[in-house]
Amino acid sequence: MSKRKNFSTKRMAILNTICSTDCHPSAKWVYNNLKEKYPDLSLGTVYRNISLFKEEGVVNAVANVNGEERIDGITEPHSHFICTKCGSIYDILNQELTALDSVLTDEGFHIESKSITYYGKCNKCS
Amino acid sequence: MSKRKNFSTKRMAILNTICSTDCHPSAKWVYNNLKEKYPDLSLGTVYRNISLFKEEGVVNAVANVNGEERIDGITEPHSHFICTKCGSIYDILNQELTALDSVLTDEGFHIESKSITYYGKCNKCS
DNA sequence: ATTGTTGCAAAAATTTTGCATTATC
DNA sequence: GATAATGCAAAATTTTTGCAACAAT
Repeated sequence: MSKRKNFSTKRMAILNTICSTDCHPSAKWVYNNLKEKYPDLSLGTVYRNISLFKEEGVVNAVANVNGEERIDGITEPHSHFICTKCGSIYDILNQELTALDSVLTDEGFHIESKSITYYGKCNKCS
Repeated sequence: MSKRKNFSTKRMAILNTICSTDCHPSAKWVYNNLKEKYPDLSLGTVYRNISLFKEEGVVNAVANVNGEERIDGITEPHSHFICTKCGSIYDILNQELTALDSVLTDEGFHIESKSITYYGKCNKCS
């Protein structure tokens, strides 16, 4: 426990912001969201910390929507629905297991994660 | 038939390059690949045409790997395996139908496409 | 002191765009 | 000649990085 890692105020605030929203934010969204509370926050710091979180596996990239990478603070396996009109990303919590998973493993692919993403129009947009 | 669309030499060459490789290329890859044959080809033209192909639905974006969007000339539904080490994208042709699809439809999501992507290490990298 | 973290600005890198030119019908 | 497509370079974006300053033990 001698390592003092991941406990800077801003780092915690960034992680907390990501984990307490279900909007699957971009780096810029996190930055804008925290800018009021931390006026001297820099976008570079947000990017640096998101990179770190991804390495640690506490957040995951969901998809690139309109040129921006969107991230998810939920690490349990689940699926997503991305609206092609408004860009909203919805969590689909029923992740199904399929026979394909074991077929791939048998063929020598070493699966680290599986992502099921639906694209279409959400309730509000269709 | 009075419309003369999609029949410029370079446009055809770009589409042909995308459709005749299974590497799921980036725009830059397509550009580099055609540069020998068309020394005056410009990267902007490749981007412009890929945008067009995506709108027309003749190619699809697969994923953003290391900052580059990778595209697929196969439009039939299928899945992908992306190697987190070498960045190779493999086609997984066994697309399974699941109960989740109809559940989402019932809930008011209008599904346009479904993408199953596995991430992990491929045979060569593990 | 030493190591981690940040702000700031510059740099990289990808993608888009404006406009004059070229190609195609 | 009219419209479509392109080359080129500039611009717009997103993301990364170098470095000096600051924070925490």
